[in-house]
Amino acid sequence: MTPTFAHGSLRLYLLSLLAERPRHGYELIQALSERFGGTYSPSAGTIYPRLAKLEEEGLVTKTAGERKTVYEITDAGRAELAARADDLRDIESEVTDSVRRLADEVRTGVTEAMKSLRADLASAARHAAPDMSKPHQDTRPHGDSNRSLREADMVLNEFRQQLRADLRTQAYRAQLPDATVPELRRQLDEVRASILASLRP
Amino acid sequence: MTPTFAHGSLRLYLLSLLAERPRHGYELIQALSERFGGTYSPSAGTIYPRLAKLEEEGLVTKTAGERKTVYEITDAGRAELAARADDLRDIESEVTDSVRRLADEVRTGVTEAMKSLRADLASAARHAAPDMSKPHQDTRPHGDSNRSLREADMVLNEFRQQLRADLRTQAYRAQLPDATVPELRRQLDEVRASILASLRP
DNA sequence: TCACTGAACGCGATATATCGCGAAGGAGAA
DNA sequence: TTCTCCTTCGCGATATATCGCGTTCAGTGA
Repeated sequence: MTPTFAHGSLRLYLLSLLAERPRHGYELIQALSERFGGTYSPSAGTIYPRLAKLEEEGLVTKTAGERKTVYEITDAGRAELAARADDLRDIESEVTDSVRRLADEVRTGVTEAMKSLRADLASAARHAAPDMSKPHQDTRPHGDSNRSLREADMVLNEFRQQLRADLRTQAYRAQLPDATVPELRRQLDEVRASILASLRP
Repeated sequence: MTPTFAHGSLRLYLLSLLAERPRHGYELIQALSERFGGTYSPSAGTIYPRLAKLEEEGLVTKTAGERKTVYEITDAGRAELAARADDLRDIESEVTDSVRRLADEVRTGVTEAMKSLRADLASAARHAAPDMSKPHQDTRPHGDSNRSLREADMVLNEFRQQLRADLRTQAYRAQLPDATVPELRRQLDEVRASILASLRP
């Protein structure tokens, strides 16, 4: 798997986050996840070794509390940050670029999904109910299960259409990684297992 | 969310796992996940407080190592296990039942998906290629992107068909929980974000 | 100059522990 | 008996830290 951060980039980015204000490890994980719009969440195994290294280098200080360990940037750390301001600028623009690209694709996908959803609804209306002004009274007492099923169908369709569009957009620009399809399969298997598990009586 | 284990069931089940052999916390998490066929993975926040409580009650002993903390059942623990053997039997049969039900649904889903997949393929063959014996030589050099896209489409369709079938099966037996559709939406959003993120250049 | 190599790096998996919320259960009052 | 309050419980979120795999990079020796 291609790492999100190139060699040494995370180190610098963490330093820049600590330059804003002192933070503890978990806070840094959340800050990073936030800046990536939730699409990248560095694991603890990424953050804590890097923080330990930065402390070893004297660029941050560690103040261990009862439950939280606060990391603070030192003057040496600020000097390092100033010396490599150009690198940091590159990293930051890469981050914002990737987030913007993602946002673009999401927006496109949503628009297309809206179109297909409207088309679906129109089609359903044509097939099912000649007159929508008077809601159809169902005689069988089966609660709202049908509504849930219809909603689930819509969600599934929406997702399928969106991801199809996403993948086609991506494939137009560059070759799809070999890992994408197996990964997609794996994740969908998980979702299915999870939903099924939540239905267990 | 309905808990997987009822009040006090996890406590007894942990004790029964420790009766087999001493284990450390993470090992118990993995053991539980394994017995549930991967559909339920108790979080650390579930296991460790329970183990601490069991130790407090004197039913297990804790031996802290450098990186692992081994828990061992005591005689009092074995006595408790013997005293509540009936409860344990109930819990165990519930677990195996739920796993079997899940396996049934998965099997059914897979069968149905295979059917629809074969139908899709047959349909595609009818529409696209009158002669499949000689593979079609594409003149444009676009690598295998089309293959990946087709595979992704299949995976998506398969998933959609399976889950539709699952939900209909469930809705036939009982009302779908209100949380199912929002939860499905949430999980699919996550999958999409994750796949998109993996495509980021 | 370039191939080799060991150190550094990113990161998921492993490992432990607490906090706080919402639900379930039990004890005691009304 | 039933209602109420307090405790316990399951569990996701919060919090920290190490290990090992695969990759990258910088130094060095041919």
